[in-house]
Amino acid sequence: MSPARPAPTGLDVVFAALADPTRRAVVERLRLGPATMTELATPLAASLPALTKHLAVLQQAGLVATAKKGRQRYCMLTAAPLRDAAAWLAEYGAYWDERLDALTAYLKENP
Amino acid sequence: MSPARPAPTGLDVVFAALADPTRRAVVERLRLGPATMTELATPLAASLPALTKHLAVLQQAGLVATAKKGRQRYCMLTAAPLRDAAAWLAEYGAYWDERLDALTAYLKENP
DNA sequence: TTGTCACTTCACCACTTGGTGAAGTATTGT
DNA sequence: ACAATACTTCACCAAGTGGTGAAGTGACAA
Repeated sequence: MSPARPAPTGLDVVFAALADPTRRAVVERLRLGPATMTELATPLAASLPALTKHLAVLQQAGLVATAKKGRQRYCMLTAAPLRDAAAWLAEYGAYWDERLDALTAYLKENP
Repeated sequence: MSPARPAPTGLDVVFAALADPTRRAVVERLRLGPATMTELATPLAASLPALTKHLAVLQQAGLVATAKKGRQRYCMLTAAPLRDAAAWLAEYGAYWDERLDALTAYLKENP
């Protein structure tokens, strides 16, 4: 039998989606407002088939929503899952701050 | 010639490292303090060869540092790259907050 | 109606990932 | 000296990823 990995959680797909530079570029572009597929593809020098796949990944992760208008497809940010990811990371920001504080305190006493 | 993808950046490898639940579990465990490989592997029900690979990914991403002591290998968090990732996400947190504010303001005026 | 435009889908490819079992390497305890 | 411990490395595998070119689909324009 195959090793039966656990089903991917929300954080899994969100982080995986953000691991690709093209997809992060799409998200960054989408922060300026909605865009069609070609509007996204052109400045990234990405082919339309490639972008279609990336969009599917982002949509699967819940990071973008799309709406067909005529023969164009408008994509827009739905940043909610980013907040989950940010929340996960925020805990480690706090951890790191503690460590930094401990280090500076140590250096203060041991110059 | 192969399509020549761009070399992975810091954010690439950090997000990719965090996309795996086993690796996130390692990071979470490491928040409680340093641990050896077997101490990490046992509660995760992961084999040592598998964990060695995961550790390499985390180390590559700069998330974990290790030190050999005798025949044991102590692993500890070096959360600095998490801050970069958190900073990237924080901008979208702000974006999302703006949108939420805009939505609540809209609902206030159009009840 | 006949193109053209904006995608989407398909079949395929090279490469990577996450896992395995088995063998190898130091280090440590008896 | 010998065996156990704590990994590491190796060869391999199945599945997934990111890309391609070519063909297909539906909306709009001439």
